[in-house]
Amino acid sequence: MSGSRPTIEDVARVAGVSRATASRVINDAPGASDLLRRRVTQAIADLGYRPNETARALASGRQRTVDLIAVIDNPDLALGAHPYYSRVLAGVVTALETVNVQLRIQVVAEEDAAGRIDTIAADLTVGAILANATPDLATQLQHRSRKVVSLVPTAPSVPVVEADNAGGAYAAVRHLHSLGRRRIAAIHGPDLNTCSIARRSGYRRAINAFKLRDIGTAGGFTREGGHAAALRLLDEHPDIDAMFVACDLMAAGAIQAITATGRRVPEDVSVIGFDDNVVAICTNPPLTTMRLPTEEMATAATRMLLTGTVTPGHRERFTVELVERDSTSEVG
Amino acid sequence: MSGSRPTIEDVARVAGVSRATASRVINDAPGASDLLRRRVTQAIADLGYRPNETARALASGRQRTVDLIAVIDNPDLALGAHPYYSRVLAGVVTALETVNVQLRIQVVAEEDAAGRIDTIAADLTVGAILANATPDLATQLQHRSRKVVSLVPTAPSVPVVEADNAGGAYAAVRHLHSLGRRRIAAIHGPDLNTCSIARRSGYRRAINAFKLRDIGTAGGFTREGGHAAALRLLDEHPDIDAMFVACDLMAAGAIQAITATGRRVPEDVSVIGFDDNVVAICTNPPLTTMRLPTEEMATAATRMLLTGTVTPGHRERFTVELVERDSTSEVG
DNA sequence: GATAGGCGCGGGAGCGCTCTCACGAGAAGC
DNA sequence: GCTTCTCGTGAGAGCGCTCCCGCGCCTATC
Repeated sequence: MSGSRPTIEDVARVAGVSRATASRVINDAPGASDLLRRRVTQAIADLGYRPNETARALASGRQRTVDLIAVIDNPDLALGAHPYYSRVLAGVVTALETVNVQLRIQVVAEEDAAGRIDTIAADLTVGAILANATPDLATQLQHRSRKVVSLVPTAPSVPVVEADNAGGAYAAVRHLHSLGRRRIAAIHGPDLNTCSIARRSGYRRAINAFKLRDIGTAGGFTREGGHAAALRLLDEHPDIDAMFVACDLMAAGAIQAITATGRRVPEDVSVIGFDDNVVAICTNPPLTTMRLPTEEMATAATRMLLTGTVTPGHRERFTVELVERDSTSEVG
Repeated sequence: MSGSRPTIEDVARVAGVSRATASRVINDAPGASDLLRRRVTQAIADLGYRPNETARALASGRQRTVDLIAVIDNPDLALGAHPYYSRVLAGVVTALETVNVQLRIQVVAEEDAAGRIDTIAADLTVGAILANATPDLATQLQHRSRKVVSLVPTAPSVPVVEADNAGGAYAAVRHLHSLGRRRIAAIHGPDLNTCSIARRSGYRRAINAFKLRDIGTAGGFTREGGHAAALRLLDEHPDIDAMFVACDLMAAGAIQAITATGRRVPEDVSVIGFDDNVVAICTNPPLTTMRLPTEEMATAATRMLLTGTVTPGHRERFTVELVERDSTSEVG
């Protein structure tokens, strides 16, 4: 009657049934006759009733919420500055579109992660998706009996939906090799980052397979780092004719550096990146890169949580595919 | 005693006080003596107690949650593809870092928005931040007695934290003019987008003030649109010596198009963008652009919600500043 | 026709917390 | 010494829902 939101009690009263029966209908639970089911459905429609999710969560002891936990390990590559997290978010949102589950975001700096475990693990939710988590955080959250899926390999017991970073890096070098490039340098990511490590090992495997020279330096996954790394490489090895760059952001910096030395991309130095995010279409020339299916991975991880099919140690691996644009070409 | 989480009842029992007193201490409410306050604090520490936020929300009728509502009006510029949303997210997270308020994300396609109002407005939260909302959605949410702040102008009654888009566009053209550029074309955004409209009006005002010719076309806020628009402009007006581009993504496409016609950026055609997101540092050459203080705006909007200082019709305007990089230069 | 089994339904006890209200003790005023 | 006021404290009633349990009816079985 009042202006406040109708409750299940109102629905029951209008339908002439008990609260329990109304609840059965609302939750599609068995034990209600078709007749009452129709009456309740009608009452819900008439009143414009929507269940109070908070009360549901309290009474049932489980929340219809998925957590996306983003661990920021480098302030320069935080949320606002890095396209990775928005792709993850997009993927999670896709999986959540059709189900009545809410999305909660928790962003935590790597150094604060340990101290904030309590807060992060506070509520009993459907589960948590870990973007870029450390093994420590991942295992601790898992031990708090939380359903957890990581998007990068952490500890062996933590379920993971990962990309074939090593295979992708190998394929990148193979592509450059197939174009006739023979002096293929690499700009790697941070030494401790698991994705970075896998990409480096894929590069090395390819270098060995094709009997090329291993020329590499680190770029820290930032544009500035990629820029500086490319200048170093060109200075020390002026005859480089291709670069494998472990992420698009660094590749953007590398292209700028290469053209600044008077060389042409792709003719003099071909560049191949890794990620295929928004940056890849914005470089000049547009970047040939290895596409990380980040959205698809995040969607898959979320679905695992929703269907409850996460088991300790579960691994799912997505392939990384070549996307050809204009930063690579055959040697003239 | 059991393995389950301690409740306020446990705290009260251990401290030898009532549940009410324990609650007072937990919520820093007045009406508890220092002695009992210490006893309760100690009990909380001993038990490792953390309040159940769900129960709190149900009992108090308000949730310690802020909603970030992202309306996607163009599938090509969705979450994963556009750096805007991640900057907003970063800004909101900053404001939420020090307070115990959770962040919930709701992403909704523009065409679904009307039908999903119920879901969006479902719970009584601290408030909602609207990224890119339509006037309809904004007013409807506001009428449901929700605290709402928009990041773009919507309806007059809806509080807004906006950027001085018109002023920024004016300043961009003024900068090009001060570099000696006199044939300054524009690539505008979508006709219906409020930001886009403001930027276009700022451009026109400047064009009139400096007695230049108004040459403009639409680019739809996408890289592809910017690319195509630049080609059209150069084809119809080959003597253009500068471009004001209403967003960085389009500017990236424009730079690619300009160099593809054999012209040099910035010497032959200077380009100035708008936004200053990650794309701006990745173009080649790096993009001179008008910095939209998106993070700061989102932080301010969130703080308004947290402090409860949102009043209908409230407007806050942030200035847009020039960031000089290498895509603009004086006429040779 | 008596007993057993199945099933639709409602009663009622909680989930963990907040918040109002009443109570009692001590301080202050006459 | 009485009333009045203040203030710390606890009892208890919810918030809106879920879910267990038990009742009563109907059908099946001998």
